[in-house]
Amino acid sequence: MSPQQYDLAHALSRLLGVALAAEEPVLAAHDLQMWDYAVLSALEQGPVGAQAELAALVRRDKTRLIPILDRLEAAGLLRRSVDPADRRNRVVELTASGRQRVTACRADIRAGERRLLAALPPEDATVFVRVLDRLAGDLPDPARASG
Amino acid sequence: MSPQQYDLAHALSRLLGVALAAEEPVLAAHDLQMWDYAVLSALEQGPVGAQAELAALVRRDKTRLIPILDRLEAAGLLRRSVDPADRRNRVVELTASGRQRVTACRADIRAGERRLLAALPPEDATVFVRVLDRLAGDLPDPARASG
DNA sequence: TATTGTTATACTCTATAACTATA
DNA sequence: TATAGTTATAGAGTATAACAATA
Repeated sequence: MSPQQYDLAHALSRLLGVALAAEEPVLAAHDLQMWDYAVLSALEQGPVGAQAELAALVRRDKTRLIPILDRLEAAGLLRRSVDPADRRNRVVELTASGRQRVTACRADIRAGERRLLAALPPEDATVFVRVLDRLAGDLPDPARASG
Repeated sequence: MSPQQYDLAHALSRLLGVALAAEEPVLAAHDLQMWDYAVLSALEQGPVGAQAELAALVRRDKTRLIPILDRLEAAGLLRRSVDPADRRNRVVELTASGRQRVTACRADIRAGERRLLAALPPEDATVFVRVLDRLAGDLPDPARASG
C-alpha cells in the first residue's frame, strides 16, 4: 500500500465493481440491462446507418449485438429499417419511447454518480473526472464526428 | 460528453481496458497470468493460514483458486503445507523464487503505470491516484491487519 | 454435524465460423 | 466476389453442487 500508485489495474477494477454495482439497481428500475443502456445511449445523437457501425460504437461484436437489438426492438425502444440505398444495411434509431427511457435512466445514473463523488472534496472530484476522461480516451465519438 | 461526469462506469471500464492491456505483456514477460500476480502479491506480506482465506484476499472463489495454486506450486513459486494445528487447512506461502518473481514483475508494472501517468500534469496524477485509492476502498488488507 | 480442500456439473459469456440476402 | 445481417457451433470463464478428509 505505497503512497504512490499501488496497482492501477487493481484499484480500477475494484472501483469499476463499485460503480457497476451502483448502476445495476438503477438500470433494473428502468427495466434495462447494462448493454441496453450502452446501445440506447449510442443512438441518442441520431440514427446509425448500419448495425456493424453501431457495434463499433459500443465496442461489441456485431453478432453479440443482435439479441440485444431484438429485445430492444421488441420492447419498442428502437427501430430497425432497411436502408433503401443499400438494402443490406439496417439503419437503427431510437423510438420516442426509447429516447424517453434512456434520458430518464441517465438522469438517475448521474445522480448516483454525484452521490458517489460527493464524498470527495469538490476539487478532487473535478480533477478525478477530468483525468479519468482523458486517460480513458473518451473522445467525442470518433466514428461519427460529424455531429 | 458533458463537462461534468459523463458516465463513470463507462470511462472506468475503458481505462481498465487500457491498464490491463498495458499489464498483459509485462506479466507475460515474467511468465505470469493476471491471477498469478494477484495471488503472489497477496502472499508477499507472509504466509496465509488457509486457501479459503487466500481466496477472500484476492476476492475469488476458493474453487477457482485451486488450478491457479496448482500451477504456481508446480512452477515452484509457492508452497502448500498442511497446518498441524488443523489438518484440514493448507497454509500457503511464497518460495524464494516466488518472492523474487513477484518483486521483479511488480517493478515492471509500476514502471508502466508511471509511464501512463507521466502524460498528466504531476499534481493531477497525484490527485487521481489518491482519489482512486479512496474510492476503491483500498484499505490495508482488513483481513490481516496484524501486519 | 460442520468445515477445508477438491472434483464434477451446469450455465453464461464470448469467439469463430457458416449461411442468406444483397451488392 | 465481397459485405451486412443472422444463425450455429465451440471454447473460456463462472457458479453451484457433490465428495473425501478432518474436526
